[in-house]
Amino acid sequence: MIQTARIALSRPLRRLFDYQVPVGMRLTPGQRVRVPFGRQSLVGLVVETGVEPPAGIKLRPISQVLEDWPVLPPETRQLMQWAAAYYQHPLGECLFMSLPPALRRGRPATANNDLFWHALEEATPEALPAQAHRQKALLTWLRSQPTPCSQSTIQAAGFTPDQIRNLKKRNLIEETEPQPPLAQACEKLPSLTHAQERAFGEIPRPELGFSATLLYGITGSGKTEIYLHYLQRYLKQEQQALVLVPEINLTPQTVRRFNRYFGDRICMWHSALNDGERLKTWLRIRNGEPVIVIGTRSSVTLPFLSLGAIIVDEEHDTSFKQGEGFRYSARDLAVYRGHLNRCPVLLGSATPSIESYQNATTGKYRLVKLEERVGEARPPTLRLLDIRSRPLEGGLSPKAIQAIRERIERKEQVLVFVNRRGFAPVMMCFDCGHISECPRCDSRLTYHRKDRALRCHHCDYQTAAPETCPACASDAYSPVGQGTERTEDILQASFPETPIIRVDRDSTRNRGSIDRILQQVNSGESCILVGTQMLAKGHDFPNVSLVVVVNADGGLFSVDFRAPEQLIQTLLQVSGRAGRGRIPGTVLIQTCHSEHSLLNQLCTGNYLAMAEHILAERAALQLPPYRAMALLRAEATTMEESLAFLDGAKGQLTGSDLEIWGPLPAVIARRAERHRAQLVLISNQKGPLQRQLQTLCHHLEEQKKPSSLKWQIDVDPLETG
DNA sequence: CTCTGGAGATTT
DNA sequence: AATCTCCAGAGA
Repeated sequence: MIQTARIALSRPLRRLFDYQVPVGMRLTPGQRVRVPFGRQSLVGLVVETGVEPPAGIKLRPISQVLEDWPVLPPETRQLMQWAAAYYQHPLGECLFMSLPPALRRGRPATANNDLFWHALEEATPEALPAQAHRQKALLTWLRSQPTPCSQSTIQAAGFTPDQIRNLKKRNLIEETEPQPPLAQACEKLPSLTHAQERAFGEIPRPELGFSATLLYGITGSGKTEIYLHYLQRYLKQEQQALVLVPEINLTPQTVRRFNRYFGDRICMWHSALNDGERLKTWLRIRNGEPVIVIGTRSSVTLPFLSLGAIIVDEEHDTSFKQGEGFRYSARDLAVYRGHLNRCPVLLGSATPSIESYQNATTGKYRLVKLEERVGEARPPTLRLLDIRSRPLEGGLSPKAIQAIRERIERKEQVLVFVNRRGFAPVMMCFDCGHISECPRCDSRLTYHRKDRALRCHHCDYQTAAPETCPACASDAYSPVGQGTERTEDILQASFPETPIIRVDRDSTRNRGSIDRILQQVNSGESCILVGTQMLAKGHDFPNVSLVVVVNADGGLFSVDFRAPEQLIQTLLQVSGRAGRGRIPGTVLIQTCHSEHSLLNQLCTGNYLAMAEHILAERAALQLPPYRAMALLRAEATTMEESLAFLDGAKGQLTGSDLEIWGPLPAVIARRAERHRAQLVLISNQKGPLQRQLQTLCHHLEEQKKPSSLKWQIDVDPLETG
């Protein structure tokens, strides 16, 4: 009787492969092995051992065990197995996604321990040749340090490995034993306000095991202090914790804040880490070091051994859902992870997602409310400014300009929210009506003034902006509409003495630029911030007393059923930037639909009332979260191919429970020369839908289709366009 | 006749 | 995904 093992491989195949286990090899699930695969040799992960060998296939033997312990701990494995089934993604790819790149490639699961260096007693900088400035500087610096320094610390101080090597060659420095990190003195947390203390008391304690709590705390109510206190009061010495944050919130400021109270227990996990840093951090967590990880989406898959708590900050943020490939929701996986690791999960937001709010109303989550701002800060006042037939100056109404002027004269700060980057969202000819369009997509080209370029925001197309109309050669060809660059211009012209700070994807492209901007704003100097969504997220600007929303109408009449939810979330989040300090905040929302009920409700500032309203609408229309939704997307070189494929898929679906919309072309039907369409599937319950999707996937994989056609399934989609 | 590229099958 | 095989069509 031969021993067998079922192995997952990092390949987009919805299946596992069985291998023969050589005599004497001991295997457990989660272990890494090397296996022959066709003509190649691949890293595999053991999923199961002792499986029934399939008939008629000669099993090849496993060639090597990469380590005799399972790199993936059971909870991470279970999480990924559950996610693979729920999101219809190949298990092999899911499991490998939870490994750092070095381990995927088969590198050993050991970290290069940092070398520690110290200067020799007799070594003086004078001993070095005159031209070796940097080596001299390094030696002087090293001598001034109280303890030996690690290679990474030295490099962080601006020296290169080469300079270290050279000093070593000259026998001026030497390696020493690794130094235990200095026990950092952790500051004592500022105490909670009465309101915070009361909310804090309602959150279940970790010793009760799994629980899920929605912390609804209005902007400026101090949710972060609650997280900090929760971790400090309840996290045991030996336990780990996970704090999930949206990508944009993982700034040095956030980390510094946690660092103050938890010292070197804090570590970061995000896309900017290099492979070495990833491996090192991953192994620290896998070894059970009692770290508190502050991380983005993917950190929910890290190999924690002893989780004491999971916190999801800004839980409504759409960046927790991966928008391509393995389309998982880190927030939903976090809740399941809490269940697996038997620890509490705390979801915090000032504008909870409709899904989480519903879970809170049905009792699946506990609801804890925090409806007071900290200190003297009061919630801002929201007002609608109807801009129909008003003369606008660069998109801003005279009333808005006047309001800005008042704040600037009082040396306060103003935030202007524009939802499009670039100078203007389109160029138009005033003679023939020609509009700048992307040749590869069904979209318009945005005018960027800095480099006089027309760019498509949906593909990488760009071209020099023509001086005259490409259709009729008229010179009445000009930018139309508002983008951040134009608003910045107009404001600079109106307020020549005031610094205007633009914050969008273009102005924050360089690493660390967001941090510099935040520092400038927090210096308190009077200024005007102009920016996109980016400004709405989590930042604390104590001196902003006025927020102007240039145009709120984009989301009012969208085809996407989530648009109203997302509109009020964004507007309330930007509004929340006003009046966080002593100065009361005002928010002016420019709109052409000042009678619209959603906008009027918004001015009451009562998010939960609006959430109730949206929930009632969703119930009436039987949309999520009342029913389960999934999307089958297809793209090909022609729309006919995409639609035909989806029609075929629709024909394979059965069951009275399933409602099917489409197939329909996507809202942007052509993108980068690909023609996209989708089929919307809605079912009363998640379980039956998951089973339907599984058989559908199976069929779709088997069937033959045009070579250009690509398809994917999106479970719990956020965008139905 | 050889060379090349695209489609399709195969991987345990 | 990465290979490999097969076969049509181009070019000499």
